[in-house]
Amino acid sequence: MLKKHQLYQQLKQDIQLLHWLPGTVLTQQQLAQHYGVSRIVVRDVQQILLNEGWLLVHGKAGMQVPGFSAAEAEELCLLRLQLEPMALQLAAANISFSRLGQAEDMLASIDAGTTLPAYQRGELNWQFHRLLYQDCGKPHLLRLLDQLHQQVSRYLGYQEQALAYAGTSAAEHRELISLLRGGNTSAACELLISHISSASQLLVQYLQKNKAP
Amino acid sequence: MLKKHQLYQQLKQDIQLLHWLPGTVLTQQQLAQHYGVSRIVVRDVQQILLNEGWLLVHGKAGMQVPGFSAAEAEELCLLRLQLEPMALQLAAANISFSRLGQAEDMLASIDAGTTLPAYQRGELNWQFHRLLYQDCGKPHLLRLLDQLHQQVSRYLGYQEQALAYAGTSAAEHRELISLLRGGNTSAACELLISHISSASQLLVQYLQKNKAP
DNA sequence: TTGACTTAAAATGTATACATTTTAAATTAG
DNA sequence: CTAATTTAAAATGTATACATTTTAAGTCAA
Repeated sequence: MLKKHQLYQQLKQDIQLLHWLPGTVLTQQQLAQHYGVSRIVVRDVQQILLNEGWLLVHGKAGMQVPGFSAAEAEELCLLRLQLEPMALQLAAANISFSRLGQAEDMLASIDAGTTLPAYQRGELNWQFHRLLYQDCGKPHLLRLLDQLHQQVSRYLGYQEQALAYAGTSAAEHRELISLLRGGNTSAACELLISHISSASQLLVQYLQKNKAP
Repeated sequence: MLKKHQLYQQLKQDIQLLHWLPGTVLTQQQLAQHYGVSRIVVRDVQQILLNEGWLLVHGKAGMQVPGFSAAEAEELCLLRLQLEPMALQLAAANISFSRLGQAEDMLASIDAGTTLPAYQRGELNWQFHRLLYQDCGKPHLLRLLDQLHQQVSRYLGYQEQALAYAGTSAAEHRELISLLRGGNTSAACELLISHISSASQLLVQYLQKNKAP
């Protein structure tokens, strides 16, 4: 029988896999029955997924699977673009060589993981970025960025996760490390900005072409 | 008997009033008994207050009333400073005269409410700012700003809410309106930046002097 | 005394049962 | 036929009871 955290992961994944289509209204009872858990557990998980943007309130009963819009994706990217460079700039002052080493290990994992499913590579890609921000000393900012990443990842679904690093060559990643190691913070930030910008444009353009989902 | 939303407000207020001191660990049973509700209700409210920053997880059992630090306040203000001007700039392009009128009405309410308790004036003050951002067309950004405001308001407690607009004369507020009405967006944004900056500095300095709470 | 182990108490997680609210279909008056 | 009202079904809110986990006090050996 599923427990709370398992249901959380399962339901989130099912939404990402479009097993529950956008617009669908999910009731507590429906979910409790479908996943074989008590409504209490469903309530807890619904509340969490609501805060993370995987569900929307739907009137006074039930929660709705959110749809996709280019406008929303653009907004999320705009926020990333506003906040991530700030995080990098703050972190750059405190970053250690061991942290840079961790980040390089992460890059190696990405390179080694060519056989991994797209969504896992996307997750590793975020972990790489996350390490660069880690030392910014601003826990609220980091939490915010994690949330933003999560909401963007909903847009990337399972297949299109590749978009997350389509514009980002491994060379760019290593250039970032190199600039940080050399203490060239401003150049690193500018590179980051251009990276996020191009990834954002790819995503938004993709959504504008495929208006359906 | 209290219901969910009532408990939410009551508990939040009690934290703000320091009825529950920072560092206190609140268990579900304790709260259920104290407020005369079932643990289920307490769980729901705890989850919400956790997301809003009014409670912190404490190990594996109980939740802790968070303390105060100048560093955290500074971080929250930094985020506001990064995001609010952006919201204003985006909103300025869409803002209508009727919206500006609403904002002016809000200013009148503030002026008229000299007898109101400080925390209510602080809330009105935020509502004024909120109206200026309303038309930015970025729901996630607005939600984020609401959350930030809430977390800052925790710092202001009940008495010190005055700090929220100590640096902001009514004249400054009206200058903002005037600039927006004239379409002078960049000047409005700069004024906003200097306003948030000075309010932030007041708060942080206050916290650094009174290190105790 | 210290430190690991045992064990009882207390806290949370989960399920079930009941109460209230909401939804929507069915009925009826106009 | 429309629209308002009634009413039954279904969904959520809330309470209580049980199961599991966590905490911490207590015991005992080194």
